[in-house]
Amino acid sequence: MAAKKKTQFAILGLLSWKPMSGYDVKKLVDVGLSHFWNENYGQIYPTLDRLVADGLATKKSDHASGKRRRFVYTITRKGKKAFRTWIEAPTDAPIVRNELQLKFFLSSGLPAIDSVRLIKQHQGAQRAALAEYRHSEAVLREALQNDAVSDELDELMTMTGTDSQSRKKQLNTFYLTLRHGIHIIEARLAWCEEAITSLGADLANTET
Amino acid sequence: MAAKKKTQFAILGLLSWKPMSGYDVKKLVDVGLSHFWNENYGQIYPTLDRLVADGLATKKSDHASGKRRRFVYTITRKGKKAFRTWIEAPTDAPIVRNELQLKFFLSSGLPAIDSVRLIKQHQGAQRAALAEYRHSEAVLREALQNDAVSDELDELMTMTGTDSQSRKKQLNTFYLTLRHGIHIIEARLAWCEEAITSLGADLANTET
DNA sequence: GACATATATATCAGTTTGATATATTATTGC
DNA sequence: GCAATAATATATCAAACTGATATATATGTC
Repeated sequence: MAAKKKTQFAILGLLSWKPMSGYDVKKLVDVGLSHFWNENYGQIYPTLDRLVADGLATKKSDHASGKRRRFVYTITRKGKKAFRTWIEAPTDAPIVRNELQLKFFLSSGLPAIDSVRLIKQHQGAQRAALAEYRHSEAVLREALQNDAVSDELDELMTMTGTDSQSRKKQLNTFYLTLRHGIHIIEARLAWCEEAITSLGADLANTET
Repeated sequence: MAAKKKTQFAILGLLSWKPMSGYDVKKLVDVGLSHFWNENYGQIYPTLDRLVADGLATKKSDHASGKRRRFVYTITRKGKKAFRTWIEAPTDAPIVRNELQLKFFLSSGLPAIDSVRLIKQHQGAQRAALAEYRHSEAVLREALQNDAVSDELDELMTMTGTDSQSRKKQLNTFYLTLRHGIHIIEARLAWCEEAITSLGADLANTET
């Protein structure tokens, strides 16, 4: 059998917030889900059309004056049901493809100094990512405390189509999702420190 | 362009330890790399043959008495060079597909109690995984301290074909790789606690 | 008015997935 | 001793997914 068709449910979940185009789907995934999920156009457009074929969504041409034509997809009752069924079904374990770990594991035959260089590059990238996440975290935390969203957040909330009633709840979901990303990046950084220390001891041993 | 052909390098890296069959590759990936990498036969066998076609490995039929025929692949000098080139090339950021996070993020419209159930299931699975990792960690730590490997570890070391000289180094690599897995699982569990607490407060609020 | 950027859809070769089919040897239970 | 089961081993495939590119319209800016 082939891969698991999760794209379908990711899109259905986004459509359950608000009718949107394939372009909107891509943008939302990129800004909100990127550290634990990703989708690409090659998958999004065919999947949207299949959703329509399966009666899980409807397609409507939207040609607002002065704007270019776009196709807006709306979730159907059947689509909402399919989405809920997926939510309640058993959840697959996270799937990871971590090239740094692969390289590290396979390069045990190379000098420790090479492994350290490898890890330090990764460490730099993860630190940069953490800085970005920390910024978003601060923005979200402020919004949650003051009950008022900044401009950059307002754009996101507009995209999700959340009404003011459930907005706080959604903000908290965003916040917790981000917290997950931060936990993971911190774990990677903690490992980098540990590995560098361990390999450093090796280095010192072989030098003496 | 298409996906990135990392399978090639994963296999090349394993062949750099020891000549082996496609079946051996699969087994090694499953036992040693499964928490940050995976490969499947549909990918392994065609890739092995392409490695041969590209001059990065050689194929040899091995038919030991009483055993069934197998094809053993040996890395060439060109293959080793290709492997090193990949090690030194920039490393892609980790790619993750975490269905639990996807569900959590998309289900902010559902009652908090549903989200909590979702997370608790995940928590159970992660706790079970952690227990296994802790066991392997103890085995490896003991081997590193006593400089003597247990039976279950000896089998793994035989598979990797490591000579006694570089064995300790390889053991330490295994250990550090496992530590990475532990850090990640602990991060996931820490997030579960945090999320459940946060949603629990929500629950208490809506109930009063 | 040229250039860059954002919006928006569409396509596709090549890679990856998850499973299944097939065959041989080893082990275990009865 | 023999039937069922597990382990070893290769091979195959439809369907899903990737990463990029092509195309076109609208907006901002220098």
